[in-house]
Amino acid sequence: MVVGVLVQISNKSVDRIFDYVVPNELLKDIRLGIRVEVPFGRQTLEGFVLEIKDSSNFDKLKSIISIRDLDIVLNSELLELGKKIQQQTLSPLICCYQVMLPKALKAKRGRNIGIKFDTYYKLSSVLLDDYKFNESQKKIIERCKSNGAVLRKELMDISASSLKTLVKKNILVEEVREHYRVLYDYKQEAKRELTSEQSGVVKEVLEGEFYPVYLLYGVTGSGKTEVYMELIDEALKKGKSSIVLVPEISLTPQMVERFQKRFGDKIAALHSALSDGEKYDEWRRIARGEASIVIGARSAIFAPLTNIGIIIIDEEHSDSYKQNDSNPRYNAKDVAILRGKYHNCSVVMGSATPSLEAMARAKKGVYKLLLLPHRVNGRSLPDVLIVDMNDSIKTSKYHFSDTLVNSMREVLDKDEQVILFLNRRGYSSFITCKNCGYTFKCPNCDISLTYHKSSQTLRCHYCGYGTKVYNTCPECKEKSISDLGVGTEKIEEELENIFPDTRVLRMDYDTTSRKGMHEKMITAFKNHEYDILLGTQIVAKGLDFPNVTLVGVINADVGLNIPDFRSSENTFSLLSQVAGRSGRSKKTGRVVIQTFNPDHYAIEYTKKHDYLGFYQQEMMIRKCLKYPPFYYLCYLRISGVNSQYIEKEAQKIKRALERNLLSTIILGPSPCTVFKINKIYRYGIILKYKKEDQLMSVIEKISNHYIGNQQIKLDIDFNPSQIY
DNA sequence: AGCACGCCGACT
DNA sequence: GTCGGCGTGCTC
Repeated sequence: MVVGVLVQISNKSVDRIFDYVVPNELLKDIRLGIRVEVPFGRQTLEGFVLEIKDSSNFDKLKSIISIRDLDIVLNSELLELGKKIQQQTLSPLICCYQVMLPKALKAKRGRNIGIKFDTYYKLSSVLLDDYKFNESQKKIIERCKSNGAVLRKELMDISASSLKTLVKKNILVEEVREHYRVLYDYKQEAKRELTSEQSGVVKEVLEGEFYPVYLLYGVTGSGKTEVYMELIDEALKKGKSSIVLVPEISLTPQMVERFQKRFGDKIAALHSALSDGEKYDEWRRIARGEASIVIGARSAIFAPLTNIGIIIIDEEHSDSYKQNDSNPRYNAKDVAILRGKYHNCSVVMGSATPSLEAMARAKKGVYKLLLLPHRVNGRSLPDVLIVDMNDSIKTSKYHFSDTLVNSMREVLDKDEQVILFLNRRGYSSFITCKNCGYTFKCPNCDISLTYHKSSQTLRCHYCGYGTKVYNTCPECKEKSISDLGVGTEKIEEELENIFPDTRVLRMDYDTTSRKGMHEKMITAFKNHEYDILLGTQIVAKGLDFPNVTLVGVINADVGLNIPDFRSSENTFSLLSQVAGRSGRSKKTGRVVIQTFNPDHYAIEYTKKHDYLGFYQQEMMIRKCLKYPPFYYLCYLRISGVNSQYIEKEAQKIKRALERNLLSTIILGPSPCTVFKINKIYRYGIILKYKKEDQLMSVIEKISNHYIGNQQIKLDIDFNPSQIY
């Protein structure tokens, strides 16, 4: 027998199948989709078995060394899915498989993560009447009788020799089981009654004409999650499984808890907060069919479920569903549609501010549009007040306008709570010389260094380069270095001055990165141990605090200023999300947005809660500028150490594209936003196209041309979520 | 990705 | 004459 193996090296030059002989003693355990250990040149590697056949065209075959898995890790659906993702992304095939698996199961060099085992004891079928037992032996037997199987740890209080004797006499049998690190403790909760709007939507999906994709457009607080749960419940009743994707940032313990309360231990959660071992445990529960509802971020779309009945994608507009930093540069929404097709089930994507792409498809009838236009509590959306900061900046020494301060005072006096949102998207606090404008930049990466007040250092967000803060400007030698950027620390300081007796909770990456902190903080704020919650993106999503009646946005513009064609869309959607945090219970809410661009349409439509108005205006702009959803984009990034060589090759690539792609608009090559990262120079080429049959094959040809070339790296990103 | 093979500069 | 630079090519 011969097997075709794909080895774990993620390099195009070896990204193909290598054949190996299977020694007789391993024959019985060979399956498609398991990992095997193989000799490869002078090294030993792990790889996936992708083919099983009788013979090979290659005549100097080596043998497989060992088999790593007794159970299949990549089932036939996932094996096929990987090939499709390879075709769609032009990523190495091995990357497409590695991304599907928890770290513990990725093919790798070196040792595997040790799988933990637990020893259990249970009674054998030997008749007990024939024996006389001492006290501790009786205790052991009693416990085994009542529990079926007992963990060795739970018998620690009883003498070990009694245990041994019982095993020796064959009264107890030892059983070794794989250890599950994740233990759930939850209270089951009855489902909430659906509103007529919600049940209408559920009915449409279940009983209406079948659509592969539904777009659920529901305002903030309209109860989309209840709809999801109802659909999952229906799938469950039919004996089918479900996947729920949420953006990483909203995959909080509360979120998971909400599903656990409804569905108990049928839930498997794939947090980033889990350890590798815990993730592996969850994955195993799914693979064994012990958990049939998977909730997780992007990569949870690859959960090894069989018989999927529904796939939910919450916050559909979120760019976190696109992997853009490494291969495969896939979008979980596309993968969801592929899996939906395989399982013959629907994908339901929900959002309060759907992406333009999704809404455009819904309007064309490609997706079925579902609406939840009202909040569950019957309240209208909060009043939004726009404050022009152009006036305030001259008079106030703080980042707070009088309007915001007064609104806060009003709310705090009533003993209600405030959320303050600081936009930091594509932005960091940096240090500048007031005299000459000098900014500290990273010597490797060409971007401004970020100021970390607590450690008095400047750090590069890309490569981690760090340096101490100087008071003297290296350029003009004046002692006029100061921080101009606004960070949460700075705002917190100002709050202490403006509201001295108010309890402020700061939530950002620094304060929540420790495990469990995020949850603790949210509980503390909910319990009103604090009056003001100050934070970044983290406070924008999904949180539900009944006592919050004011949301303040300190700097709405930051997102507008970044050079990205989606900056308006992202700003509108973010501000709408933030605004939705206010007035979620009986009390009416209010939102104050501070901005230097009060007339910008993204801000104006946020004020009016007018998604469709924004959609129409933004669509017009996209059409004029030939951007998605009117055109598809593909971004090619050419990088290397030698900037002249890279630029020359980038020009060559452009010319090759121009020769072969006649209906594609080709922009560039131009230096990337961050031209230099870690001493590597980067150029980008942007392709805009509607229909271009040769696109894939032409790009693939160009990419193959550079295989083995150490001087140059070519990254390909279809439908990029950001261009940088 | 590794690792070997191979062909040109400054050293015992 | 040789040690070693890293360009090129191969791995079932």
